[in-house]
Amino acid sequence: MNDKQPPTLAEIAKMAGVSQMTASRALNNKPGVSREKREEILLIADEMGYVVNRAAQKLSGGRSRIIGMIAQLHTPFTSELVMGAGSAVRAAGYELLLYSLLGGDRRPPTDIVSLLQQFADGVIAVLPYEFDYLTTLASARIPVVTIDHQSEVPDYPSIIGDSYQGARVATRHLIDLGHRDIAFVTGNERLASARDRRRGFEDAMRQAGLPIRREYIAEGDYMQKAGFRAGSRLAAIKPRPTAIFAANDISALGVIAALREVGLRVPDDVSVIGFDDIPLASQIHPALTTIRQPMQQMGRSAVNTLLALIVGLEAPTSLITLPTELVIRDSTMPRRQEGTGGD
Amino acid sequence: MNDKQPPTLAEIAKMAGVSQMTASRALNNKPGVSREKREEILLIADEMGYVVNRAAQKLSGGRSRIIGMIAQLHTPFTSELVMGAGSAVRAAGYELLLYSLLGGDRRPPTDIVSLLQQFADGVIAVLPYEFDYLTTLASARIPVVTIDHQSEVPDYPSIIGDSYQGARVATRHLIDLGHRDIAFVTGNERLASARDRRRGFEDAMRQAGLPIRREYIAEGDYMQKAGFRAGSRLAAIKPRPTAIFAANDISALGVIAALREVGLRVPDDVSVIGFDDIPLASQIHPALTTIRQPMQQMGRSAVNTLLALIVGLEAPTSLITLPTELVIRDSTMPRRQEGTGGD
DNA sequence: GTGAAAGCGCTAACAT
DNA sequence: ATGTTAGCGCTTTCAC
Repeated sequence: MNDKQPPTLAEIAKMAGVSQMTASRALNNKPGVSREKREEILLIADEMGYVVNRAAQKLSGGRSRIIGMIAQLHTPFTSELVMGAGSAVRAAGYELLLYSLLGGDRRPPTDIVSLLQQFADGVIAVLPYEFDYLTTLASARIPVVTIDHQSEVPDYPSIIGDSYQGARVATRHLIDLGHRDIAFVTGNERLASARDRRRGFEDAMRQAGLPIRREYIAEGDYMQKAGFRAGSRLAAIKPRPTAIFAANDISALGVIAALREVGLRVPDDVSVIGFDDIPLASQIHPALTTIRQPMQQMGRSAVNTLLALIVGLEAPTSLITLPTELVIRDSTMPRRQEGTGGD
Repeated sequence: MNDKQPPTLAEIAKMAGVSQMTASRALNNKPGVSREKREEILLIADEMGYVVNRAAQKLSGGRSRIIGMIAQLHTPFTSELVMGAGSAVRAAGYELLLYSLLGGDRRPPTDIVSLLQQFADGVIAVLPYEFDYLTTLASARIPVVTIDHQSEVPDYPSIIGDSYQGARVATRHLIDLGHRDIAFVTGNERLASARDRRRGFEDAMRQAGLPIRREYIAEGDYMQKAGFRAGSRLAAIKPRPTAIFAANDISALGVIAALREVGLRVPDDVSVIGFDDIPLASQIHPALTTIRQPMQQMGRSAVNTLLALIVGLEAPTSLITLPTELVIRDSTMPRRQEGTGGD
C-alpha cells in the first residue's frame, strides 16, 4: 500500500504560488481568475493527482456534486432506475451514491436520509413504504425527489409511470383477446402505483361490463414469492381464470412458475401479462407480454428535477407522469373457445 | 418542507451543560464520562433528534462508520453481495454506501474510490476490470477488500468463491451424465474467476480423457447477451454439443434462450449448467442446474475482513476462498443414447 | 483579479 | 472525569 497522502488544495495553491481561494476558484470553474493562472493551477492539480475532498467541500457550505439515492436495490426495477439516474448524473458532472434498503426493512430510514443529506446535494428516494415515513424526515435541508411514490399532497416532486393507464391497457388487451375470467395479482398497496394499477384493472373490467370476482383478486407485493402464492391460489379456483394480470413482471414470473407447477401451460391454458418490462421479460420463456414503463427515463427525470431544485429553480411540476406502453409478446393469447375456463 | 436545521453537537452539549467533548464521548460510547451525564446527554440527543454529521466526523480524523462499496450493481450476483454485506455492516453498527459502475464503464474508477475513501472507513471493491486498475489507485488511505478479484500478488485481501473446484464439479456432473461433447461458455476473462472456471472445465475434461474442441469454447463475458450469442454459435456446430457449461447463470439464461430459438429443447436436446445459483435460477423453466456460490456470505466475509482491518488487525489471510456446491435441478439430464449429438 | 479571515461539525491531543 | 485547543479541507464572506 503506497501511502502518499493525496494532495490538498493548500498544497496545490502553494505550488502554483497563489492563495487557496484562487486555486479553489480555478478548480471550480468560477470567475475571478485570470486565464493564465487558471490554466497553470489546473495543470498542477492534474499532475499532482488532486481530487477535491467532497466531505470538506460539503461541510464548508459548498456543493459536493453528489446525488444520493435510497432504494431497495435488488430488484430489476430499481436497477433500471439506477442506470438511468447514473447516466444523467454523470452527464451533469455529478456522482451518484446509493443506499440500499434491505429486504426486511420496515423501519423508516430517517437517519439514512439525513446521512445522505450530509454528503449529497440532493436525494432521490424510492421507498417501499407509506408516504408518511418520508414526511417524517427530520428535515429537508436539501431537495428530495421521489420515484413511484407520490402522495396526495406532494411535499416532494415525484416521478411516476402512468400506472393507471397502463393497467387499463393491460386489462383491455386481455379482454380484447376474448378473456372474461380475468384475475389480478396486486402489488404492494402501500405504494400508490400498486393502488393505481388495481384501479386501472377494475375500471377496465367495469367498462367492459365484466364482473370483478373477489376471489380473482389475489394479494401480492411486487415480489416473486407472493406472485407464486397468488398464482397457486388462482390456479385452484373454479372456474379457473383464463388470464392473469400481475401488477409487475417479477410477480408475473412467480405466477407463471406456480401455474407450471400444477401443469398449466402459459399462454395455452392461462394468459399472463405483467407490468414494467424489465430486461428479463423478453428473455424468459414464454417471453412476457407486459406494460413497458420507461424506467431509465424515470431515473433521468428524477435527476434532472433534482438538479433544477439544487440550482434553485422551482420544480416545473411536482408530479411528472411518464407514459406506459403495451408490449405484446408470447405469454398472452386469445381465449380458447372450448369450455376451458371451467375445468 | 420544514427547515429546522438538525442540531449539532455543540447545541446538545450546551443543553446538557457540558463541553462538546463530553458530549462527543458520551455519544460515541467512549470512556471518560460518568454514567449520569452520559445518560442525560443521550436522552437530550435523542429528544432533539440529533444525528452525527459523518462528513465532519470523518474530516476531523474520526471514524464515519461507513463502509463504501463499488460494483456493477445491476446484476443478480452483486445484488446478493450487497445484501450479505449490508446485513453484516449493520450488525456492526456501520452503514453501507454504494457506488454503481455503469454498464459501459471501462475506465478505472480511480477518483470514485478516492471519493468513497473520503467518506468511508473502508471500501469493498467488485471490479470487472483487470487488477491493475485497482493497484493504480492514487492511495489507499483506508483499507480495501476486493471480491471475486484476486491478483497473483494480492495487495488487498480478496474474497472469492472456489471457481476452479466448482467448474470441475460442474464439468464432472455433465460427464457423469454421459456427455462427451461438452461446450464451455467463458466468463469475462479479465477476471480471475472466469479464468479459473475455464481451467476447471479444461482440467476436468482432460482428466476424463475427453477432448477439448476449440469450437466448443465460446466466448462470453458473464452477461446474457454474450451468452445468447455463444448459444447460437454452439447450436450451429456439427456435431452439436450435447451439454453446455456456461460460466455463470446469467449467461446460461442467454444460452438457453438461444437454444430455444432454434428449436432445441433443454435439457432433452442439450443439457445446460450454470454457475452462481442466483435466486432466479430456481424460478425459471427449466430450473437451472448450477454451482452454488455463497454470494451473501462472500459479502459478509468482505465486510468482516474490512472491519478487522479498520480496527487495526491484520487480515487473517489475504485470500479467502469460499466453497462452492453443485445444485442439480432440471436443466441437465443424461445424454440420450440415440445419435443425437450428431445432427 | 486576488487574498485573508473565519468557520462548517466534529474529534484527536493535551490539558486539568 | 471533564474541558480547552487546534485543525481536518474546503468555501463563504469581506477585504483590497
